[in-house]
Amino acid sequence: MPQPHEIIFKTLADPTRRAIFERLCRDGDQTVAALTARAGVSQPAVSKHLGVLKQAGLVRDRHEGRNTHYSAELGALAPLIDWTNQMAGFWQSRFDNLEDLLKRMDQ
Amino acid sequence: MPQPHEIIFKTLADPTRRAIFERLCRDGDQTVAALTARAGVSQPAVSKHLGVLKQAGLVRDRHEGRNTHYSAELGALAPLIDWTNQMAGFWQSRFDNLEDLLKRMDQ
DNA sequence: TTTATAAATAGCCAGCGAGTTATCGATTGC
DNA sequence: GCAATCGATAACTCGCTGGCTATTTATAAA
Repeated sequence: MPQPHEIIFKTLADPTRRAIFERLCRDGDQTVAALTARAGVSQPAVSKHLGVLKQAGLVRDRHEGRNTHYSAELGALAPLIDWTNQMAGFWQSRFDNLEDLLKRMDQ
Repeated sequence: MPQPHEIIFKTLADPTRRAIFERLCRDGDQTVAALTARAGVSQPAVSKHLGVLKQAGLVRDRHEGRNTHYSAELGALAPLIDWTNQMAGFWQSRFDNLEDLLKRMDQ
């Protein structure tokens, strides 16, 4: 399996798809029809996006009669947060090393 | 101008480009040649990626003789962090609303 | 001054992916 | 049972982008 943040970046890179995810975060549970109404693209396009989001673990679906409700899986953002922290960590440790070096040169 | 996180998601979605950025975060200042040596793609490809990263504000370049050094601009990740926090915030406030509702129903 | 090297640009190509319309499967209401 | 609606799938088009090679520009070295 690829690194988890890989798929997350790719999935959220598309504006339409990210907008759908944002809407689910803001407003919670939504049917495909409700999402389509505001997406600015056709229903099949929305379904495809939801499929990609689901594949990435970013959303869950729940069937209720002939309606399908989708909701955001917020925990799935963790790898993104981890990656960002890791980058910041690299930065910080290089800074620390520089500090150490200067300290050693100073003494 | 587009939302800042828009361009960041798009820029970091490509694995090769993200790898270059990661390397700059890990190891700091690098010449194009050094980056090319590990990128697995041609020098022009690396230059193009660096151009995109620079456009996104994620890297800086510094000319030194006939070498060009690039370095990561870590602060540029802020919009990404903000966006993530915002999503988490939406989630939380919906949860709070639900709690309020339950509390009101309870009394 | 001529040659060699670093990096950017130009120009091209192939593959991917996001969009469309049309259709199908499933569920509900008449 | 039949018509209607919801959502997913199929099949296709098209633009974008990431890759390449070749070339250009700039600096350093010989």
